[in-house]
This record gives sequence, structure tokens and C-alpha cells, in this order.
Amino acid sequence: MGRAPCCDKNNVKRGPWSPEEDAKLKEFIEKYGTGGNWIALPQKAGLKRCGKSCRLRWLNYLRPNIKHGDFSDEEDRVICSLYASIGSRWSVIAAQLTGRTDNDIKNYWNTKLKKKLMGFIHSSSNQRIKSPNLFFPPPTLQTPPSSLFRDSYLEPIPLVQPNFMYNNNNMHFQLGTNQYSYFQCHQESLMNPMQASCSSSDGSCNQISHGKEIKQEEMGQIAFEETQKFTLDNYGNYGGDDQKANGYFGNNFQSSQFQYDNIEEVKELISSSSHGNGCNNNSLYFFNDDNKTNIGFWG
DNA sequence: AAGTAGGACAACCGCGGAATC
DNA sequence: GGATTCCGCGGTTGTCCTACT
Repeated sequence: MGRAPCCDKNNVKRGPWSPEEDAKLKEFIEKYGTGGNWIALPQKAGLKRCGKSCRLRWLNYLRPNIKHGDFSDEEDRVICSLYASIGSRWSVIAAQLTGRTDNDIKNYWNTKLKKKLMGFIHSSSNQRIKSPNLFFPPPTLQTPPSSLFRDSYLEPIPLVQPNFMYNNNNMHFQLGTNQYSYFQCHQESLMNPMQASCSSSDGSCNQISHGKEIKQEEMGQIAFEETQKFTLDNYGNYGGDDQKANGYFGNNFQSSQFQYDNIEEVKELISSSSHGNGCNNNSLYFFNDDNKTNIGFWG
């Protein structure tokens, strides 16, 4: 009954891979492929490794066209917007970044990108925008809205995520059900908050404008829902109760919505509609509703 | 120069769903 | 249909390196 055991854990090597092991694995896979069976592969390849370990090594390091090293601003932005949309689904995010692995992105997020954001939030809470290199500054944040920020706060973690939206000239950001604000992002600076101006649903602007002060009072008014059910009709309805976009790429405000149960469909749409530049002319946004991933198009 | 702290990244662990028997 | 294993994923840990004291 069932399959043979994965491997004898007492009889496999663990820890860092040697260049010889790398070469063996690479050569074997290039010659014969994985055969659809990672468990059997190490024995065939003459490696004293667990199949899982081989798979990980291949996917994260040896596979052709793997990119290592610095992430571009563009990649940063894709990661940020997708994280805001779908959370820590690194494999989905990795699928949108050619040559990047989920592990790579996860590490990058945990070690660098998250801190960038934390730095921004901290500077925002001091009522002044300081960081010139952030991609979706949540200027009204006082309490962290998502697991994104959990490391630095002791309060219970609200389930709701912040809502970030990008388009050609504007970056929009929303928290909670009743309060929101958005930035207008100047084209030449992409998502540079130093050059962002601000607006909100009631027409007032007490957040930031080109690095100016943010009113603290408003920050305290942000309410967080204990739900992840987001809806958004169109830009015009944006400030209404229970209406929350969770990220978009687009440049006009007439929207239509589609609902997807299958993440593969979402991935396809993401790749076809938002390749690379989040500030491009394609019109796409993401949000969640009743545990389904929704895609909206502005057209 | 030595010790320590923190950052970066590779690798492992454990879980859930799918596949197989 | 249930038991067992595989596979892929996200979370966590371990190790190396660098900067700082």
C-alpha cells in the first residue's frame, strides 16, 4: 500500500551542497530530466541526498536562467503590489518575475523589502516622509494592517491588508472601510513618495504633498475590518463602506469585474496584463471576495 | 585584534493537497 | 475508500560574512 519511503534520513547528506554535488545533479538533470520523480533521482544521479533536497537545489540554484543578486525597482514594485494583493504566496509572485525563485523573493522580502516599508511607516508616524525609495508608502498607517508588519507590533494582527493601487500617474492607497486616502504619483518618479501628492474621499488633503507634513489625527481614525472580503466597484465608489481595492494596475476608472477561482487564471492574467511596469497602460486590479481572487479591468 | 551583533542567503522542516496503491 | 507517500509550498533555522564596538 502506498509508495516506497522517500529516503533513509539517516543515510543522506545534509547541509550545504558541494560544487561536485551541484555538477552531478546538474549534469544528470540536463541529460535525463527529473523523470517526474525526485525521490528516485538522487540514487540514479549518484547523490547521497534526499530527493527533496535535490529538488530544492535544482529549483533555487542550478536551474537555467536563475537570476541572483539585486532586485530592480521594477521587481520591487511587482513584489509589493502582489504581496498587497495575494499575500505571501511566493510561488505566485515568483511566477511573475522571470528568473526569480520563490525562495529568493521570500528572502528578499524578509530581509530587505519589508524593512524598507517598515522604515517608511516609521517615518510616516513621525509625520514626515523621509524615504525616497519606497514603492507604495502607506502614509496613514499607525497600526499595522497585515502580517506584513507583524514583527514590529504586539497587538493582535488584523486580518485585513492595506490596499495599494497603481496606475500611470497615481498611486492609491486605502485602509479600512471608512477612511482612505491616495497619492498621486508623478510619472517621472514612479512610486517615489517624495514627489507624491495627496487626496482623499472628501476632497481634503491632509496626508502628504511632496514630502510635507501628514496630519496625525487622521491616522488615528483608520479602522480595520476583521475580514479579508474585499470588494470594489469602481473608482467613483471608492470611499464607500466595505469597498476596498487590493491593488491594481491601470490608468482610468471605468471598471468591470471578473471572478476567478483558479489561481492559474489569475497568474495568466497578471502576466498578460501587468508585465513588468505597474505604471503601464494596462488596466488591472486585484481583490478578494468570498475567498475568490477577483480581477478587475478598467477600460 | 578579538568579540559580538546583525544581515543575507541557502537549506531544512512540516503541512496540505494530490497521487498512488 | 482508506492508507500511505509524493510534491510543492511557506515558514523557519543555520551558517557565513561583514560591520561595528
